[in-house]
Amino acid sequence: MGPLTTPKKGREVGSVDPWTPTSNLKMLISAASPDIRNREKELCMDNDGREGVDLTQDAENGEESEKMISRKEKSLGLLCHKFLARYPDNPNPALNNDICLDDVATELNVERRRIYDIMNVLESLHMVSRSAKNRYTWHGRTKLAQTLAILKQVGEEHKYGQQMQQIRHFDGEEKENEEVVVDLENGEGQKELFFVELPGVEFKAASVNSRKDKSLRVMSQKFVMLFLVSNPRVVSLDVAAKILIGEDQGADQDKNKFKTKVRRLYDIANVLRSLKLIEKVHVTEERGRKPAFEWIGPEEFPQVKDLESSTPECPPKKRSVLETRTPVENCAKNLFSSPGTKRGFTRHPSLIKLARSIQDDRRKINSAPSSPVKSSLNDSSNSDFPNKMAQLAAICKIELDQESATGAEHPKPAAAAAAAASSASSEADVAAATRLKLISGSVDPPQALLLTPTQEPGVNTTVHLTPHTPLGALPAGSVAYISAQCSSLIPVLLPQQQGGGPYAVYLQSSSPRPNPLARPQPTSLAVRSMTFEDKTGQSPTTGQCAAKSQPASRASEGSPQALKRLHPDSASESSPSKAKRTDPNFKDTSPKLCEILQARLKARRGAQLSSRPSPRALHLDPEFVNTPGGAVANQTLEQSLETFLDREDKMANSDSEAGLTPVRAVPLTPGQLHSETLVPAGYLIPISQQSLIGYKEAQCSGRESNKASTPTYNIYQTPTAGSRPSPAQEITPTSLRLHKPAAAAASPLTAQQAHRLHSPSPAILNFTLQNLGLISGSSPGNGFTAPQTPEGAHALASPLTLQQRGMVFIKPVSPVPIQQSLSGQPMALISLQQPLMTTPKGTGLPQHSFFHTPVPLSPLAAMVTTSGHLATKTVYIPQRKLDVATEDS
DNA sequence: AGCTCCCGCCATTCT
DNA sequence: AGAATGGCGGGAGCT
Repeated sequence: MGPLTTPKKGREVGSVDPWTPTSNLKMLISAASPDIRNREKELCMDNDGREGVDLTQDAENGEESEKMISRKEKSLGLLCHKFLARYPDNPNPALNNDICLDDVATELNVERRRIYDIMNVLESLHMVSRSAKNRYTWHGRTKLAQTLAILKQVGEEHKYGQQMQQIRHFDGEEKENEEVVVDLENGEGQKELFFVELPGVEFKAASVNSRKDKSLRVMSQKFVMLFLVSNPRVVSLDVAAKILIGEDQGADQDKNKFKTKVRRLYDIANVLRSLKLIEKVHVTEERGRKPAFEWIGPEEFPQVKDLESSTPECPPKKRSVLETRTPVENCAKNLFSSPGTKRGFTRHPSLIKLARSIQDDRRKINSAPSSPVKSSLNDSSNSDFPNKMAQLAAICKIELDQESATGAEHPKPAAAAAAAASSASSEADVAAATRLKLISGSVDPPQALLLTPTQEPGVNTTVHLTPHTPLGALPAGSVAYISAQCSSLIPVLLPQQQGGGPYAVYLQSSSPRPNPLARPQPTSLAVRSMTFEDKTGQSPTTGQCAAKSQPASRASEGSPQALKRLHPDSASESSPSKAKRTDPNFKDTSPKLCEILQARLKARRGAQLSSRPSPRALHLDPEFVNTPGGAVANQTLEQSLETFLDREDKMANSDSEAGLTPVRAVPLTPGQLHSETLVPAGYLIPISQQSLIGYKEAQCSGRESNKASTPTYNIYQTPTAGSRPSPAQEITPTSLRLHKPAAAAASPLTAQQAHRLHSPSPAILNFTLQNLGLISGSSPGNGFTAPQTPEGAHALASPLTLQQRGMVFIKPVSPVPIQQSLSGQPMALISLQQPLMTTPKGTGLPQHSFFHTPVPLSPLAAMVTTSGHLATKTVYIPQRKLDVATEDS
């Protein structure tokens, strides 16, 4: 440290006279095209590798260069270039691609601080991963495709496309940024994405893990998601900043915040540019020209696309599901947050702090904190749920895929987990089952799982995709373990194409963002035409061309969009979860409860407190979703916690393995909670895999003979995957609420409705199933589906059936069957992926349409159609188009 | 006169 | 306590 910083400073400070000859040289150099300079630098870097080059440069240009040329030469982008030049794009994994921060800083002759910036962005793309203090492992672009695929999926789930459109509209309509921002915030508090991880890569160091949710990394991922989700792959800085602000923090958005966010975006953009993933462009709107960036990276994404493309129906379904759930989430959120804007402030600042303090305690205990604040913010609502749902669904899909891939491997762990779960939390399972029933009507294990995530109170959903690696690195499909999504954390395992570990995605469900949308958006937005100008003069990719050439089309689309927008807005406004929020009391109580619970947990666990890196796991946030009967709920929570603790005790944790999986959440027994479940909106209560399994089992057993399979599920207690929150509990209640309002039927029928609502999830399921091979979606090799549930095939056609499918699918989920079916290829994941990959490419166009539609879906659609599925569907369609259009615009 | 965004203070979070 | 990280925003360089 000392040397690096000191020397640097010294150099800089001491160095230079601007007027020295060198300075002139530097000036000349700077005058030269940046590209040339960069190339030169790169060459030097390549050659020397390190200091030699740098030194030479420094020595030569030396002091002066620093000052004169400095600004440009010191840019993060250039620095990143230098950095990248030192490592191969596709390093041999077998080799030890170790990166020492100190060395890099020294070699590049830059402050450490700058290296952190670069590493954070690279880490967000999984191009590097921290291996320890001061150490990173270089992955290059090895995992880039996979990461992008996941980010895209998550982004879609997050409804980023819609958000972007909305923001654009707002901006157009409203001149006041602040207002817009506020709206966004209020509405957006939604779910936050924490961090999308790949299985083996992620956190090897506990310390590292704890900071996963840091802003730059997360921001970077979100930023990338925006590109992947938008039709013309162009994202303007202001829109990105607004979206990111909304997610991060509801309340404070000020000009200052915006400025800060923009600064960060520039930082990130510079790194992404050096990676050649994006390019600077300008977008011209009615108002004027604004800086923007265009995606010039890969457009095709393996698994994700396949999933989506394979099941065209899915999007709508998903939407419906999302919608349904959304309301629930809203409710949860509402509880937390106070109505209106206040939530934001309340949540973030105070809540966050509280959460943190609590988290600290929890950490000791093993809890993983999520920031409840955000969730609480979401009062608005409905949208939140959908969003969360979407995210969850996406995650679930991924997980399922992974699971299918992992198949055989999982069984063992699954069995263990199941056993543990059963022993530890038979009660919980039952409760879970009931919950599921309540939520989905029929109990579909898969659905339940999916739902759970969405269930997250909405406050903050954290989706965690943790690698199952705990066991070691499970090659390909290690365990697809879906953490219960009850609370905010939802661990999702993604199959790795390359065979790495699965990805873990951390999603914080923040408050719903519908609000921003909620504003009446004039059609004018739709009308707006955006022109892309290439600053660099580089022609945009085809996408851009299309955009440019098709302004008219955009405009046309825009109008519809506007209409759609209006709908959503109205819905969102009405949504209002605000009304639901009524529970200020709960808010107050919830925290207390949390504390109490935590204290108890600590007491019990005592020494056990493992050092779990993951902070989030346990958080019980104040935001419990309460339904009627809060007091009861509290008790139930406590009980659940106790049971959870017991379970944990029983379970021999291999936390140490992967390094700490935060996930280990303390599962709350959902079952008990059901009617009045306390939903930790803000915090994700990790449901142990066991619990999940338990759910599955229960469901399966009741419904089908999948039981056997269920046992197979691995429960990786692994620290990461390990504990699964029992979001289901929480979720259930919320979902129920939502359903009622939306579907309107509280009666038994609700189950069906719920299924319908879940439909989106079914879509996800379909994807996953397909991937797994359970279902014969795009790929025929799903002999499995038939065995497991012949219905599944039929179901595919109809949404309702989907639900059933989901159920069925779930059963299939058991790794064993899948693997068998896949027997041709041991690696289920691989087989699946390949087909998917090819398929998407073949149907490039369709895919695009797909993506677009989905995006808009989640939030707005949900908002719009609270009531009927059919209605929602119809609405959706238009919305989709609109959304797309808006994006284009 | 903005747009960019470098620099480094200082709060956090590990060790 | 000290080191490692990284949030954040002032303010300067570049257009």
